[in-house]
Amino acid sequence: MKHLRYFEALSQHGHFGRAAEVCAISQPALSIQMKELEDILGAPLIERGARQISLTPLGVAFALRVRAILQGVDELGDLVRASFGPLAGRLRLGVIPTVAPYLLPRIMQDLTLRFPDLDLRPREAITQRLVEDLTEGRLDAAVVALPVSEAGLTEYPLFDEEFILVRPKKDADKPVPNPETLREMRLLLLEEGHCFRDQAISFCKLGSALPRDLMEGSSLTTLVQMVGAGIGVTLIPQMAVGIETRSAEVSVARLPAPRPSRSIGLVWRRTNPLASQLQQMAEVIRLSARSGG
Amino acid sequence: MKHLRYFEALSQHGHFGRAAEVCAISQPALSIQMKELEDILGAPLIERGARQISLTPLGVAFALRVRAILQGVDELGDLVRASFGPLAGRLRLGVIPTVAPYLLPRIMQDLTLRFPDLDLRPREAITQRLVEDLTEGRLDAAVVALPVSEAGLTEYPLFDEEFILVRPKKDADKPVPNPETLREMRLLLLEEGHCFRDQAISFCKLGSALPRDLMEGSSLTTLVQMVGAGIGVTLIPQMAVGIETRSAEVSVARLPAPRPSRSIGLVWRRTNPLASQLQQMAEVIRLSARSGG
DNA sequence: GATGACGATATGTTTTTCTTATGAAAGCAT
DNA sequence: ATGCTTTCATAAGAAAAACATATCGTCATC
Repeated sequence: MKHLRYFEALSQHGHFGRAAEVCAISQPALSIQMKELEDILGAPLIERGARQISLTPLGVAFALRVRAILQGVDELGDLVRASFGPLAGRLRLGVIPTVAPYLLPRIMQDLTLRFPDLDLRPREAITQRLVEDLTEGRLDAAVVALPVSEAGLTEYPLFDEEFILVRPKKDADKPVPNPETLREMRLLLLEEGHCFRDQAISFCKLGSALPRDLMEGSSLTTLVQMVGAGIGVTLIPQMAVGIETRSAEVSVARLPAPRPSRSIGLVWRRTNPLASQLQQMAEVIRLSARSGG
Repeated sequence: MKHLRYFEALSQHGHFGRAAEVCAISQPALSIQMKELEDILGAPLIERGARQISLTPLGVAFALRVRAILQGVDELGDLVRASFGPLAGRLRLGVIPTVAPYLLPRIMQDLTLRFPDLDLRPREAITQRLVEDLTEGRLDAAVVALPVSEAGLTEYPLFDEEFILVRPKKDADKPVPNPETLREMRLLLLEEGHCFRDQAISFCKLGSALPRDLMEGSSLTTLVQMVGAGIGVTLIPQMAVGIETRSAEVSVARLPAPRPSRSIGLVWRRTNPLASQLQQMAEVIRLSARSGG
């Protein structure tokens, strides 16, 4: 059975030495175990190249199933934790970058208060990455924009929030633009991969034809500061307004209906035994978000 | 990891001694492993009664997941077999009783011819039992009447066959009854649990209100012999006609439209890696059935 | 043709797992 | 109650598995 753990590591790293290190065993030990596994099965899983190894077609299919099995085994631990009642122990929580700085401090506090034995391990990454980490068992739950529509993930809505227009302070008295006029302005967006970028694009109906003089920033802070410098305008989520606009020469304005907004939610693996505990956690997060936002 | 195998056996047998025997280890070994498992998890799984043991609520949930995991592990072996190409090795095939005696001899022959390395292990049981054995991994595939509509099972249609009326020889020249008149006759049926019984009942629109003078037999052979003795009439599937009516003083007749029929198919676990091989097997079975029936 | 990276093999040691023997608790019958 | 039986837990030594260190073989690269 250790065979499976080791094989999984090897399939991930494609390198005996590194895989062995991850497994905390020596390279020869891993070599022997893999040989044994192949002997037991009666078929080769690994293509030993001189310079690097790869998996046989069977090995690839095998690795896929092994991953699912090991995930099931890992979840057994969560099952036991769930039986202890209140949420406790390590919980790896992913948060998208356009939510993390505004929400995390609050929920860290509230969750620690509500679940004293909880050891929260937050991680910030874009949705795509979070979903991947979730499905492969490197995360227990994640705060993302809904829907993610990933098979195997349960979505739990937390709250909706509007997108707010941020423009240079001097424009404060100008009329609020509608999506069409917004499209003509120099719109600052997050770089690719951020779901918030895609939502902003979709609101402005820019489609794939992005204007040439669009600029990209790697964080909302960057965007707002650039707006303050008069470079263009941008959209930020309601939740970010308080923090981001305090330190910049900008003015904010609600957009006319149909007001753009996004839905933030908590997601987790459907099979996670901690599901009911995660729902409790979601309720706490919802209250946190409401009270401050 | 052996922990899981042992725990599974224990959860099935509810008895250390017997479970240990199944696992081919001594009772103390099992005791120690279970203790270890509980220590690792940090929670009790087993309720040690003086006279008998039972599982804690956590233990029950745990056993459920463990079963799924072990099934996944077992399927790894099938995955390797599938990679060898043609169907080979042990294959546990379930067949319902109203099909087995007529179809099995033929398909055993044809399959052995077509897949020389196949070690076919047929088993006869009612649908309910076959489905249970399938989902729990004690069978690889089963021939049953469709649909079974069980989540997790793939259904593959083989052929349809009509139900044929069997009545005493002296009735041969009487008009063929329709479902309504059939309902008034003494209808011999299989005992409860056989899907063929339910299909016959449904055809005659008997509902749950079974006539009092209905008789039950445990096999089609019994039913036909009883018909031969003038006790009543019965329905049998087309495929059984040749064999069953040769040795009885009965006459057979096709029923008027809407002709009753059933659909026979092969089913297997959706996750079974041998799926494509099983499809090949299904095609062979289909030909077998056609050539003789 | 020397070098370096990488995996396989060899051998002895440590760790784990197992068996046999024995003990303790609880139902059951006399 | 007292002895008997069933059933699981514990103890100690034996067998098996897994491991680390040292070493070798192979192949790409320079």
